[in-house]
Amino acid sequence: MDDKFLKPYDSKETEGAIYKLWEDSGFFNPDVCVEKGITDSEAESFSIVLPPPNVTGTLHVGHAAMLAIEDILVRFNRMRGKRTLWLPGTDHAAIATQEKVEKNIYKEEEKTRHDLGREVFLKRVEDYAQESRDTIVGQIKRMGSSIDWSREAYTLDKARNLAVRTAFKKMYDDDLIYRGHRIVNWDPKLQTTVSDEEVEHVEEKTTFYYLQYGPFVIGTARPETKFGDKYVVMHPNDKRYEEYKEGQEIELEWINGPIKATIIKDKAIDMEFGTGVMTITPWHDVVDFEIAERHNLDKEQIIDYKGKLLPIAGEFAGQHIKKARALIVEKLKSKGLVVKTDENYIHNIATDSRGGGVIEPQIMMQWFIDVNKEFKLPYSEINGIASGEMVTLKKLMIHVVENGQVEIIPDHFSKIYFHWINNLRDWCISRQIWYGHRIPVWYRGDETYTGVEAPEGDGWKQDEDTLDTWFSSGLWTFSTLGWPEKTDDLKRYHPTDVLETGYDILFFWVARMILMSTYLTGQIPFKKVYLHGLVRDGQGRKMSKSLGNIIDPVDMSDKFGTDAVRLSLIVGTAPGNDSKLSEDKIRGYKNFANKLWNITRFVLENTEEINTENIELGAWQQEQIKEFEKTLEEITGDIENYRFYLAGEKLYHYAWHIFADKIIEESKVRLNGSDEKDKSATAIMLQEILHKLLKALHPFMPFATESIWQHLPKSKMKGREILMVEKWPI
RNA sequence: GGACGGUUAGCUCAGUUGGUAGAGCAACUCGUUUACACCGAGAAGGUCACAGGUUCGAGUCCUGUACCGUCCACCA
Repeated sequence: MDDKFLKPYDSKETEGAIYKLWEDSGFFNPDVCVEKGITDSEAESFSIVLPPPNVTGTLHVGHAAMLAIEDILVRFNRMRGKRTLWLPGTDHAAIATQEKVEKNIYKEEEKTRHDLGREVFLKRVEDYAQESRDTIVGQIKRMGSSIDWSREAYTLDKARNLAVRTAFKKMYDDDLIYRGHRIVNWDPKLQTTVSDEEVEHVEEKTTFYYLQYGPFVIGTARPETKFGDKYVVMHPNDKRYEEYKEGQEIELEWINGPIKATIIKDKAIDMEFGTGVMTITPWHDVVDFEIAERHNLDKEQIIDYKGKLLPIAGEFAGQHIKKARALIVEKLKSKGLVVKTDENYIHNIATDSRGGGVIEPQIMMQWFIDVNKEFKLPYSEINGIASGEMVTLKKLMIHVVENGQVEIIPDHFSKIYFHWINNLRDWCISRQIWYGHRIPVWYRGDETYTGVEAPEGDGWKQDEDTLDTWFSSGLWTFSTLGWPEKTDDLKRYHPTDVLETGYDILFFWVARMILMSTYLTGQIPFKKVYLHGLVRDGQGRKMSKSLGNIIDPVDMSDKFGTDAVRLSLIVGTAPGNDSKLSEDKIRGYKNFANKLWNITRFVLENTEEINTENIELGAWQQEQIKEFEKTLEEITGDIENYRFYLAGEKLYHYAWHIFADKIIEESKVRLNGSDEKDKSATAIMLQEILHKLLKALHPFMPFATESIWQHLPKSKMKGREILMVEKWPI
């Protein structure tokens, strides 16, 4: 027996060397597995893409959970003989990364991106992204991920940029991308638009004002937007206002003097709310915008892109809306127009979840993806939709989930998904930031050119805007496999088998991937979506810097070993549910790694000297092996059905409380007995169960099992040199 | 306002098609000269949130209620 087993299992000493062993073997790459005869060249493939972590920082424990689940899937399928690809990468996270680098530069040099200029600034962001990428890759390796580094991608590298330009051009030609004046979410702080999904509604207590507006009383929480209000709207069935007719004009005294207001009747008005009458500000409110569109009303901009009032505000022009509100209220009061105030009004304010600015809706010229437009899908492998059939993007997104071609786990998220799509509006994809894929459109005078490559000739100027980061992420399952080229990888590994990601990006990412993939490739992007929950602290609180309760996965790996961290993130964690993590839990699994180590020690010490040639097993030994195989079958089924928490727990229970506590204890008696045949049979049984147990545990705790495997006496080993590519034991 | 979850042992959670309630951790008792104290043996601990219903039988299915959580939403 190797002397190593005389001391407790030391994860720190072994993990680095084990990862190097795997990496050097080349077996993370499925092509190498085929070349070296590990995987059958005709084998079915199994592929997943890594949800690319943002290059804004370092990995957190949520990433560690994701990596653990994906690595289990990958190792399991590899051991089952499938041609298994796990493809890594990182995400440029446009706004988030730019924002972070801008902050750093301002802190260090008090310069803005405009001081540096586009080119210099982008170089700085690239440097930052590269550094962050290196850190992240190191962390992914620390977690034991058996991922194919030879295929690593970046959402903003050359190959992905070609995919983005190709996708844009195609959508543009199909009229699915259009440019137009529409109301968008404008972040005055970051000076860019953001998508509807990025807007976060936060409740805030504020004052609600009831204002005299001619014969009416209107309510508002934002008096500073009311300057341009020249339409007064009520429900057509509201009996209280029967005497007022649509289109009727009334003269009234308003903030800056007398104005003429027009009566509008619209069913969007809630008769129960306030007085049942409101004025509208179409330029800065989505509902108002839609009312104005329906009745063909004028729209006027009141607030500029920095949040300051425009000349329409008269004496208040040039003031920031935050400061102006109180002054405007004062003036309204002095004119006797404030009827009543409610100081405890709870108002939903829209903020940008990326940077925290308060969103000011604005009507702007922007690029959009039309989700309702009918078009002809040229090629389809989608069940129930034929090549050449007329569809919409919305229809594609709903269809593939509805018919089960894409299965969401847990199932109830499908309902949330449908609900979201049914309320989906056109996706604003242009951003006024620099870090990202530049929109592949060029202008010259009145001419516009859209293409994969820049147009020939002089005087063309490319659109200044970049694309929403999720546009390129949406292409991730196939852009990483070589699309738009028709590569072998694409043919072999797409659609991917599983997408494993957090439920928090179901809309941002999962839905967008389904949209892009079905449209551009005619294939679903993945067969299953496995959604994991949030990892919270031991008390169920969200981990955050301000609470100081962040558990760093690398720290925990140093302290307890990566296997312990992985198991603690798997067991007790059902898909779609948030889970709790504490150091105590991790410690428990560190003990388990050591238990396994000592189980091995016992088996080696007590079977080495025993003859195991040509021995038939007795009834008891056969029974133990049969029982174990039954358990293994159950566990295999659990993994196949994405119940990793059950599989992990069952293996833990079997190893500790059946194999160690029962079988080994009973074996002690037999090994000390006088029946030589029974001794040999027991030794064989112990070895066999141990070997199978190591294989079955390998996806869950790869380091400890591989480390043990490497120290088993070579003379008695029948299998392969590296446990990672051994065959699954059942 | 709408939708989706959850409520099972002190804590964290399992409980797959309805058939006498399970695991880990913690707490309790006992045990240490050889696999492991990063250990073993043993015992204790639950009206399965509540109220109805279906059934021979309900933690599991149906209806309603309460509380907790999450997401979505254009109530000025």
